[in-house]
Amino acid sequence: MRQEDLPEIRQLPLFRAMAHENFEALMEKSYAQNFPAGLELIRQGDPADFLHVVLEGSVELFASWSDRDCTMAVVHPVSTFILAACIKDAPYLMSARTLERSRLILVPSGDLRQVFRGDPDFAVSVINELAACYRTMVRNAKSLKLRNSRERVASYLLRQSRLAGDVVSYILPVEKRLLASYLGMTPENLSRTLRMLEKDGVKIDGMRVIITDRAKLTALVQPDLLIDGPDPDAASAGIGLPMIGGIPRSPGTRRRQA
Amino acid sequence: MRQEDLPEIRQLPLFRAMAHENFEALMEKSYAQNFPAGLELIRQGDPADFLHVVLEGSVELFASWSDRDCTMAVVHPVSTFILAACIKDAPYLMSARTLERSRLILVPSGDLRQVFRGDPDFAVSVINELAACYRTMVRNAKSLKLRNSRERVASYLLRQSRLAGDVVSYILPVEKRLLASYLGMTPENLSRTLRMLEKDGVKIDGMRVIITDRAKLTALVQPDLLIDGPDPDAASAGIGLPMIGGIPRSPGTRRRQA
DNA sequence: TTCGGCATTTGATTTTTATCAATCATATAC
DNA sequence: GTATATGATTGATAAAAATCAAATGCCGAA
Repeated sequence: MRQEDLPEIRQLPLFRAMAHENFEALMEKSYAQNFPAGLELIRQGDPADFLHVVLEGSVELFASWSDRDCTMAVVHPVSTFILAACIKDAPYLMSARTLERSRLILVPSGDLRQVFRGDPDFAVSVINELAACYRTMVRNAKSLKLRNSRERVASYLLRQSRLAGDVVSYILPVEKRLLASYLGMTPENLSRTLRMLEKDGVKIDGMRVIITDRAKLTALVQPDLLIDGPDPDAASAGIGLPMIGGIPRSPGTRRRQA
Repeated sequence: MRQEDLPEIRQLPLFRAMAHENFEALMEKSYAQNFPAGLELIRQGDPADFLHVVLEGSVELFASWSDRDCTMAVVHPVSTFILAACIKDAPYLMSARTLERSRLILVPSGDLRQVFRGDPDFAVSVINELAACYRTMVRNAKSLKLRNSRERVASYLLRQSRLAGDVVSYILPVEKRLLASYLGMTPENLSRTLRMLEKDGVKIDGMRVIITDRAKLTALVQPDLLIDGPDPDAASAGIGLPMIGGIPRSPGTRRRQA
């Protein structure tokens, strides 16, 4: 564990409020490690031995079933992931792999559980972090169930622009096949959808996104605070692919009843 | 607030561990109320003023966007819902309506937040509840993204059988159009899918489900602990429609890479 | 620089799923 | 009991999205 890592971890919402000595003790038990790109850090189903903190690089959370898998989120620095499994001392529900060379902190989940039982301020931080994660997940599920793929893509593009500070142009933070999986569609479908959206106010050139007509795109997307955020507080930022600097209904939805 | 309601609330995982006087104080501020069927209890976007506890009846959590809406979960007694919004003092992400005549407890979220700040045992309970809710949501998202509609239906039918004690036959706990929306499909599609599944070991007669060939159905479903549960601990039971007593890939999945 | 691998794109096609319309069933109100 | 509303089913069609196959473009290694 490098001493210069500590302040960065300490300022995380999750660790910011806890007692000094508890933070020290927890970090004492933890260790930092560098991993190469493409390494599987966690396999779903394994016991949750460590809370992970991304200091540098990025990590993909993905899920597998039968012979398929899909991207659930991408975690950027500085954020934690798989807190819930650690809290419950239950098997991980998702796997994790590095997308690039990454530096992580591993906090033993047993120590974590022990500390929040004795540190009310830390307990409150854990509560806030979990609530934020939960709400992120709900937003995600809403987007999947209420929007079709074109709407998900368009809202994603607009949201990224906002997160980067309402910029007109930005670079996609992840490769497209991963984005496709995150958005619940195939790479081919994403590619075609991006092409189709050029008439709706956004142009894609390789990894670069250019908002050519924000008003038009916004009208199409109908961004919704309760899906696209931002949440008034932004505890669990860093999760869900953020960080860059007359349409058919989607499956399982029904017309609103009066 | 009826005195006879208190023990039932007290035994909930969320309230079980807290200090006696805190429980008393919290209940003092809360009130019970009966609602008719079909009443909208909560509208998404509203400030989270109350934690809700279902004592009798059932409540649908649903989400709306544009002119569509979809069922996110159904809550049965005795369970709480929308804890996360109350914790964060943020707008509800979901709406709620009674499905039948229901009796609820409303706990003011301000008092709730105040209490868990001063009661470590309660804080731990909140942490566990939120972690359980989060994991339920992750399972949900995994099912939506990794499975196609036939697989979602089949796994749902099998899971309900398990929850009822591995029974061969049971009654669907909700009407089919709601189930369809919960599973992310149209009622027509659900109807057809149920019919198709008759060759795979399950027969549907009205609201009654009969497992005719459990082995066959199980082989089709490939039930997965990390999607279908059960979670080792069952804190947030009652949510997600439980309580009853060579197939194409689904959207956005990709073949597993080696 | 060339090569090889991989992501992306494009096209053709199939499968899945939604939509629309109509009928049937069931339950409730009168 | 009959009428009516609502949910469920069925059939025909259309749209969305996946699949398969091939071409293109890009990047890093040799």
